[in-house]
Amino acid sequence: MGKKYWLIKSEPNAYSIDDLVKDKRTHWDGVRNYQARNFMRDEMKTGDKILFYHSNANPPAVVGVCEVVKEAYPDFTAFDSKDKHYDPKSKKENPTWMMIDIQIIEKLNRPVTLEEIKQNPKLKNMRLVKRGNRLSVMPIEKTEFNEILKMSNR
DNA sequence: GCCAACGTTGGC
DNA sequence: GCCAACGTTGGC
Repeated sequence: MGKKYWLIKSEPNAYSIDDLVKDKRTHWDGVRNYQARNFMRDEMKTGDKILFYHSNANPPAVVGVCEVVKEAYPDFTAFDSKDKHYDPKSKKENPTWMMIDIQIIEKLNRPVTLEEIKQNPKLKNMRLVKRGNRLSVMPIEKTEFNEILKMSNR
């Protein structure tokens, strides 16, 4: 039951690390990609560590660390016709989409930019730097997690 | 704002 | 089941 490590993306316009610092804890709703859903539903466990990444940002960067505090349960925003992430195909009896709860651990002293990550040979296998990757929830290695934390303290 | 990469949809 | 059309993501 080894702890797993993850990276999740968020557009800071929609929900930033500062929002998470303010809220302390939030539900990670709105994921509408099956692969990302499967990671949340099947593999993300309480206590797993997560890098929080700002996408569509200037610059795009890892900006914080958080952890899973509640394992997968139905994403209720899919049931709400007024919600941006409404999905009429997801039924309450058999929900298509799931979410988890996360809690802040820390905002990084210094963001670790995508550019720096690309330049670090130790991080060349991360999905984040692979061509065309658009997954908003992805697994990472413990060594990669630790390396990025190290970079933020440089 | 552009556009490549990718996922989803729907006609056939 | 194929695949063109379309929508979205996300770096630049």
